[in-house]
Amino acid sequence: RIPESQVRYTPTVSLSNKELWWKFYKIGTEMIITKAGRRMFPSIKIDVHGLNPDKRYIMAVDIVPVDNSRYRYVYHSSQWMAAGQTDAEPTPCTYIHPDSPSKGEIWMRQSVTFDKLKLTNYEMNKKGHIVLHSMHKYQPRIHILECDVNNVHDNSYVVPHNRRIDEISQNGLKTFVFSECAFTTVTAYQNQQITKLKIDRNPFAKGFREASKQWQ
Amino acid sequence: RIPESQVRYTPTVSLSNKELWWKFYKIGTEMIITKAGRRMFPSIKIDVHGLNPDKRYIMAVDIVPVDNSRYRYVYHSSQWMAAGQTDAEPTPCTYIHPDSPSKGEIWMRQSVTFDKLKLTNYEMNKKGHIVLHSMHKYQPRIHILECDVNNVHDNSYVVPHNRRIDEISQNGLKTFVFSECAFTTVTAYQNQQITKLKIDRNPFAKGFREASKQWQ
DNA sequence: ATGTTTCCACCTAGGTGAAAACTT
DNA sequence: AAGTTTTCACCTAGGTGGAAACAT
Repeated sequence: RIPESQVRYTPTVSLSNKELWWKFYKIGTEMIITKAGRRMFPSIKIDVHGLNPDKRYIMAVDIVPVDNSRYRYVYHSSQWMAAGQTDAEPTPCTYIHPDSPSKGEIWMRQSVTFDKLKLTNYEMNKKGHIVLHSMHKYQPRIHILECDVNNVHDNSYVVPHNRRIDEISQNGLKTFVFSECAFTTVTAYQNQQITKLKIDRNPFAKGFREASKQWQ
Repeated sequence: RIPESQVRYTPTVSLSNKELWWKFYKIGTEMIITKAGRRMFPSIKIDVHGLNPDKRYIMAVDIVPVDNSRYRYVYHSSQWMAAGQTDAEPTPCTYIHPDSPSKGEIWMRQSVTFDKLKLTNYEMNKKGHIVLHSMHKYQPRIHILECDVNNVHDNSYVVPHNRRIDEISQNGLKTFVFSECAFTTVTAYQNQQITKLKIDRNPFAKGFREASKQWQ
């Protein structure tokens, strides 16, 4: 057995619902944003390995702009096209997984789901939702932050909500990006194939029962 | 300002929904226990003061037999009567509040509700429900357990579920008992006044809307 | 007889897309 | 014309007491 001090832990992350994300990505994923806040579908669900079972970690997700463009959906070609520079300033917010901080053992025991994360276009929102701008392309990122002993006794949430997590610290921080999770924000769906896929796969969307019958 | 080492913290607990409990207690509180597990109504809701804001605590509830009697409900006198010695052995279990462990600051910020606690008569239950025997009188107890630094890095749940919390440690443990929370276990309500009060006050019980109209 | 289990209609609570109303 | 907000019927998920079936 290797002495504890010589063990090297290398966190790795895989996307549990990768296939589902990919189905959406091929069409061009759209996420509805509302004033009240709307969940993402699919939600980000990951399998984590390589953590120190006894060490405490914070899991977080933030969502960054892919570029400086504004987008519009062109119906006759069924695709999203860049349509000029954006004048919207990025509003960096980080969603901390509510189980944070927890020990590596806990995070690795089963998939970690960020299904409580909500998107909004309401700039003044006070509910911890992630503020985005409509008609823009975004890329979610997953962050694993080591919680050292000092932090444990300080504050449960080490990272302020209103700053990008990667601006805080590079020590003990690992970031993972899955490009199939990129999406365009909308206030109403543009591509009807996206609407259909959402209805087929999201249990909360009406029509689920009828659609699911076909699979059985 | 008094030096940290000289500050004495004395935890105190008051029952937030004392009036509601008292209404039930006057009639003779009954709690339904089922195989699947049933919530208590009212649930235990407390306000906590006098904790060290920076220290971590575990909040727990256990439910102990009031006596060795079996009870039966006498309809013509509308009251519970002792009916011989019980042959049921007590099955000590402790419900740990899911936010445990948290810092004193968190516990004191707002009322602490044990509404996820469930009662069962199913001895083999694996879901962390509290196992009780039907037709017996019980007394809930609230425990506040200090979490020292060693425990924080050990296990989130310091106290095993299958042992009484007061058998573990008397150091840094305070126990609070509110006699108005005592109740009799049943598998079906005996006293119709209890049924009525439950329907009137529990939003999940049918008839709530009709009853509540009268208050407006 | 008396107590327990199962099933169910009726609730709360909250996540969906569609359509209508609204804004610019 | 294009995008946003509001409202709502329709879902999931799960907490109630009641009635009937079951057990002892």
